[in-house]
Amino acid sequence: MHSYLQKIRDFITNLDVDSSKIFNNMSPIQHFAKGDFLLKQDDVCRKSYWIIRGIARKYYLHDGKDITTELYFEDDLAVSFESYTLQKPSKEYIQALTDISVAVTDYTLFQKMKQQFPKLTELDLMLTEYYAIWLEERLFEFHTLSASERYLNLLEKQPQIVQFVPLTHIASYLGISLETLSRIRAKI
Amino acid sequence: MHSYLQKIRDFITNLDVDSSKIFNNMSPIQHFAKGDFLLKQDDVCRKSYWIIRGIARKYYLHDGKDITTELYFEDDLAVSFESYTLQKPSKEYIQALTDISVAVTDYTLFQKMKQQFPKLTELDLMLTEYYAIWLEERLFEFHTLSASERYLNLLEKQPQIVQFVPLTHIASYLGISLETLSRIRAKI
DNA sequence: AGTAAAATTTGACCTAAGTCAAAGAAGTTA
DNA sequence: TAACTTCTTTGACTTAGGTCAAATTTTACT
Repeated sequence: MHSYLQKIRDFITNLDVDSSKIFNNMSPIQHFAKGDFLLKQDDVCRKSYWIIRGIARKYYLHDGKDITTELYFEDDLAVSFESYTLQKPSKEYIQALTDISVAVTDYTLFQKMKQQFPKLTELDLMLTEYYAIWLEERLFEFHTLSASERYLNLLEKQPQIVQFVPLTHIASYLGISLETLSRIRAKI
Repeated sequence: MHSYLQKIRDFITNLDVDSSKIFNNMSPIQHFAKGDFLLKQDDVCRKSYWIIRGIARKYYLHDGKDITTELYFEDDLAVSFESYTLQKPSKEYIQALTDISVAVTDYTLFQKMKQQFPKLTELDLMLTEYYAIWLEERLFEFHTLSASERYLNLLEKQPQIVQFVPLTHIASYLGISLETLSRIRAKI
């Protein structure tokens, strides 16, 4: 889940004292090694992970292929959205691509805290809104851009992905075969 | 925005008296004739439209082609999400495909009401969550299904679309050319 | 009913991107 | 530094789905 960072920071900064205190104590830091799974398919996603350092990805398996649905960098919120929201088994895996540090928020605890501190519900709404807008953008790209346009667009918007993530994952993230992506890169 | 209807109905049914009263008085009914625009590109989407009767669609223009992004039936919530949420000019049009009746909720009024009745923020969150889940599903379909699989999937999940909406719109909604869609249908 | 307009189908051809297979590069580990 | 493993590139070939153009069919309007 990608954040419109500044607006979210502002919102958090402006929380009342109580909400703010709660918010800061709710999410202990945890570390994962490269390759570790934060979530596996069929498990219920009971935590959200705010990436503090390192890279992770979310993906699912379809006909033996693995398809990357999201790439996480610093300040992104890693979560299998449907599983987390409906507390049902996840279709997706979340895996650390490097050693990572994350702030972990428990679903149930957050639900309770939202009841006590309504400002947190507003924060939740805000995060969800930005995620939906990001999804709309992804759909727009699939509808209107060719394979190489999608790659160029990614290169422009999130050069860090191209710099640090293996091409296989970038290819499936863009809905392109690895070979085609390689050829696209060769031409630039 | 498609609703997981029952959960939303339940939620509204269980609102406290004050929230419920507000909710019911907030959205006057309005009528549009076939072909009318509920929203045009570049206008800010200041209203959300709960479809009471009839059919509408949301679309944008790209390189002269029109691409349908959503089809609305009874109980769907028609809104250009990014424009509504950020109150910025819309990339999309919303148009009545038949004569329609809608319950119209004003953005600014709803924002105010949410401050007074926090339950409404929870409702807003719930609607946004379901919209995000629906968007994830759409992305999944584009990633994993072929053109004819997408059509068959639509036929199964939302037969009313195929029954009542012109094929041109269905084609662009599925990311298929009109001709290819016609051939897919011929083969079934 | 008769005509225009819109929607859908069909045909011929084209092309972006996929698949399969093999060769090179680049990292990792002993 | 050799030997794996993983990642990326290149080549040869295939194919799903696009485009353009011309029928049909259906719908809407006088």
